[in-house]
This record gives sequence, C-alpha cells and structure tokens, in this order.
Amino acid sequence: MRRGLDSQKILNAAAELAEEKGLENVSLLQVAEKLGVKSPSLYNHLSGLQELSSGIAKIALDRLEAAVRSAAVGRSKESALTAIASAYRKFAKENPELYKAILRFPDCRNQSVQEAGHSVVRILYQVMEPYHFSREETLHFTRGFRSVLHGFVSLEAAGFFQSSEADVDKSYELLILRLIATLNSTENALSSIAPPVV
Amino acid sequence: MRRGLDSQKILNAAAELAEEKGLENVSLLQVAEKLGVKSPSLYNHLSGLQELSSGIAKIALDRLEAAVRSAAVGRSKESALTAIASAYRKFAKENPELYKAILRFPDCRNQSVQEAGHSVVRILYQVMEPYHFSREETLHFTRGFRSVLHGFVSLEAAGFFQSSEADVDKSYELLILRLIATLNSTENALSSIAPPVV
DNA sequence: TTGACAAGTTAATACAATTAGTTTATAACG
DNA sequence: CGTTATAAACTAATTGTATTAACTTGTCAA
Repeated sequence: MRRGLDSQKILNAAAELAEEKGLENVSLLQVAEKLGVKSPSLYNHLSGLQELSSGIAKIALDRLEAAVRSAAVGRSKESALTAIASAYRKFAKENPELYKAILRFPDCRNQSVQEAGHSVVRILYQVMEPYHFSREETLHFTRGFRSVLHGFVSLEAAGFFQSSEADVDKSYELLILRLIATLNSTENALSSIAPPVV
Repeated sequence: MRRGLDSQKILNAAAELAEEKGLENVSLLQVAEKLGVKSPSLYNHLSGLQELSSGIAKIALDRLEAAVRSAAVGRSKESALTAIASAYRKFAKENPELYKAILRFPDCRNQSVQEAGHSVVRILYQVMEPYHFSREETLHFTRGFRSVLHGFVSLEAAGFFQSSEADVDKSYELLILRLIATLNSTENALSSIAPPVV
C-alpha cells in the first residue's frame, strides 16, 4: 500500500497511455494497471473518467502552448504567425492522440481546460501587438487565426485532404499566407465591411 | 417477432436519439430500446457500434450537404461562398449533436463518410467555377475554406469564443470576408508567394 | 502512544458491446 | 397447400468498464 500517487502522476500516465494505445483505449482500468494499482484507487485523486479526460486535454494544451510559444520566441507579426502556424501543425502531426484529446467537446467547458486554451491565445496577442490593432480587432483576428489552424489540422488528421492533385503542405502555407496578407490592409478591409472600430 | 427493421431505420433512430439525449448517450442498447427491440437484434443489420457511428456521421454529412447546397442555389462566387458559410454555421448551431458526429475521427476513414464529405466539397467547386482558377488552385482554396468553416464552428461549439469583448457573429463574418477578399487578388497573392501554378 | 485520516484494498452493482446458440415468421418452391 | 431455407428476432452468457460501498492499514500529529 501507500504508493506515492497523485493526480499529476495519474494524468501523465494517462497521456502516455494515449500516445501508446490510442486515446479511445484510455480507461481508468488501463491507467490503474499502468500505475500498478487497482482502478478504484484512482478515485482518491480524481472524481472519475470525466476528470481524467479533462486532465489529458489540459496536458495536451499545455504542451501545445509550449511548442507554439517556443516557435514564436524572438519573432513578431508575419514571421511569428507563420512560425506559430507551422509549430501548431507539427505538434498535431507528432502528437495525434493528444491533439484528439483537445478536441473532445465536453472537456472544453472545463475551467482549467478553458484557461489552458486561453494561454495559447495570449501568445497570439503578444505577437500581434506591433500591429497596434484595437483589442476588438485583435480578438476577431485571433479567433480567425485559431480557427484556421484548428480547422485545417483537424480535417487533415481526419483524412479529408487525401486528394493527390494538390500538395497538402502547400494548401496550408497558402491559407496561412492569405490570411496574414489581409492584415496589411486591415483598415481598408474592415471599412469596406463595417465602420472602423478604433 | 419480425419487425420491419433495416439499417436505415436504425441509423435514423440513432440520429434522433443523438439529438434528444446527446451523442455520447447513443448506445446500441438505447437505440434498440427506442426501436422496441433487443440490442443483439441490431447485429442483423449492422456490424457493430463502429458502423452505427459511421452511419450517424454519414446522415449528418448528408443533411449538412443539403443545407449547404440549398443555400448556394442560384448564387455563385462571393455571394455563394458567404451564403454557404452562413448555412454551414447555422447547421452546426441547430444540430450540435449531429455536427459532433461528423467530427469523430475514426469515422472519417470510412468509405461512405469520405464520399459524403466529398460531395460537400463538390458544391464548393461548382460555385467557384466562374473564377476560372486552375484545378489545383481551386483545391487549395476549397481546403482552406472548409478549414475555416469547420475550425470556427467547432471552436465556437467547444465554447472557446466566450469573451464578451467581441461579437462572435462578427468574428465569423470578418473571417469569411477576409478569406474571400484574397480571391480577387489571387494572381497577385499567389505570385508573391510562389510562381503561378497555371 | 494513539487515533484520525489518507490512500489503498476487495466486493458488488450496473451498463454496454459482442458472441453463441435458439426460435420462429415468411417467402419461395415443390 | 405443405415444406423448408433463411432472415430476423430472441435469450443467455462473456467481457470490459465505471462507479460505489465497505473495509483495512500506513503515517503523521497531538
């Protein structure tokens, strides 16, 4: 008895298991076994399967954030945005099971998962500072940018871009560059749509 | 004995159940109960839970396609693209459980799900015909456009856009308009990135 | 030293998927 | 009109999982 278990160790084991056997095979039973413990013991440290799922999602977001942050360091504006885009897709390709964990819906209602997601967004705010957009404009753009990263990466992961008639890397690059290109003419673009926000 | 079951009826019941009780509560047991039958009976019509999931995803994609197609009818280019974007998001908002079904990863490897996804893309090809882009350019753009739709809608559904500092409708509208705007200057945009494809 | 509590345990319950083996309605054929 | 083959249902059993309850026992602090 009396192992040194705690929720962090459990979540790390779960994340490891996800990478080894696939996210769908992560069960309390399997995690407990990996830790040399019976599954009810886990309830001393977390409230159930839901919390395990949320925890994995949080770990995944933390690692994604680290990857994105390190890609952006020392860069700003276009250069930072393209670097972030590459790092984001690279992370999803290298950690497919963890990336899936981020996607699972109910988790995102979870407080700490929300916060982890938010800290990814904060990086975007930082690299966009030099543009001197209003807070609202920045928010609109970062929502869009995130949508693009997430949308492309998850459709790709789901196997929807398998046509051999066009290179997937290039589709991604073009998409990112297109979106970034609209930043240079933001004032014009915005004012043709709605009055400037300021 | 001898109800008039078949796989279509099962899948429709499953889709209905998803809308009523949430996708995560769709089980063979529940579906069977809804149909007044015992769960092993379902195996006469489908191979198991996987096929049930794929089937729900296919139904969802079929309905999404119908919604998108009907939004695009009689329109082309910008007008069609914005109409499609609105219809897509509207569908996801009105059918959250079905939209989740589309996202579930393993399903997308499924043949008929892939095909259903493809027919959504075909609509995009049609409305973009008047631009007279090359097949490759069109493919790149439609991948991007789909990514934007899917990415925004799923992040929103996951609850990531809850900041009250900017209107979510407007974020979406701006994103779509930004992306469409890059089409008008596609030649320039592309050539500034890489040699024209033609 | 002792006793409360934390962290394990086993045992039991409930639900879900799936398989095996059985029964029976129905339709096709003699 | 009877027979029979088959499909479609059934019951029963197995396995895997989450979760709760009731228990045991280290460990730390009074």
